[in-house]
Amino acid sequence: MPEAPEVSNVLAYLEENLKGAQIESVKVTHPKLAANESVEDFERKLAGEHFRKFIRHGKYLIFEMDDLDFVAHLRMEGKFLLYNSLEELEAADPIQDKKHIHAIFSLSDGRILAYKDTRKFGRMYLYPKTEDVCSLPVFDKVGKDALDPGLTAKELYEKTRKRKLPIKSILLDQKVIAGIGNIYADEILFDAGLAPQTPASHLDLADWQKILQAARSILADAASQGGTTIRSFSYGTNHGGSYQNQLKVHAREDGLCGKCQGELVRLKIGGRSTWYCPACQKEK
DNA sequence: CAGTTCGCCTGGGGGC
DNA sequence: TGCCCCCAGGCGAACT
Repeated sequence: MPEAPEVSNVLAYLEENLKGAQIESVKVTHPKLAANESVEDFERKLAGEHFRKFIRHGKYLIFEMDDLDFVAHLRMEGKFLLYNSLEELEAADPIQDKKHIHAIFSLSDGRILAYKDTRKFGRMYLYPKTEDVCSLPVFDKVGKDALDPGLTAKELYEKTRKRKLPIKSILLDQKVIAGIGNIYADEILFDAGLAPQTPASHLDLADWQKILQAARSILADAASQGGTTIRSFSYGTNHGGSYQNQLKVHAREDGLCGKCQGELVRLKIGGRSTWYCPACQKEK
């Protein structure tokens, strides 16, 4: 469930280790992974390409190659794993995990970049290289990134003033604001002091200013702490974040608000598990 | 157009 | 021990 902070960390790890590396060959074993073309074309197009630039947009990773924009979305459990050799990959992974590796990128220097995804939800897209990656078709339904300095509270307010869905659902709508998932949506609303079930249309400009400010500070904090590691999120080999220790409401085991120690409420909003503190968060 | 439901996937956990 | 069922969840497609 990598959200913007986790994607940032994955990208930083890959940039550190892959920048300038060349792909020699690709083998994809889960056809749906190549989302906008055949496996054959996907494998063929990437062969010989170098990793040049690493960009995040929302929860998407964008690798600018020589002639291609290579876009990946990890969805729930996608992971990029880097090995020094094929032998190391064979040795490192328990047999039961091997079946979850759906793509192997063999690099010209002998290293192996493996893509592992237990639930097979992740997707990868290839496009001819373009000036503005945000204009790629895959981003048609993705709005401005939460950390885009050009995003304003005013435009969020105007865009959502007639939306009746709970604000929690609106924060998960990537077309409205990109990069926020279930964990940070709860934390952002806690920080903004707003109850998650509040209809978006009940919010005023000041509420959106609080939300945007909260989003920026929480996402940046979380990213600087390596992201949140709950359940299986990790990247690289031994990496994991520590922001799970800072969570004020989301999935807290003690069931108590991280600020006032009051009882948290758990409910479903738009089918998603949601936690909030009725003492700290107001319904409007 | 806004909102709802379903399907995609699999491992893990609870009930029996 | 083993089987069944539910759950987690981002997102797109197909509805109302």
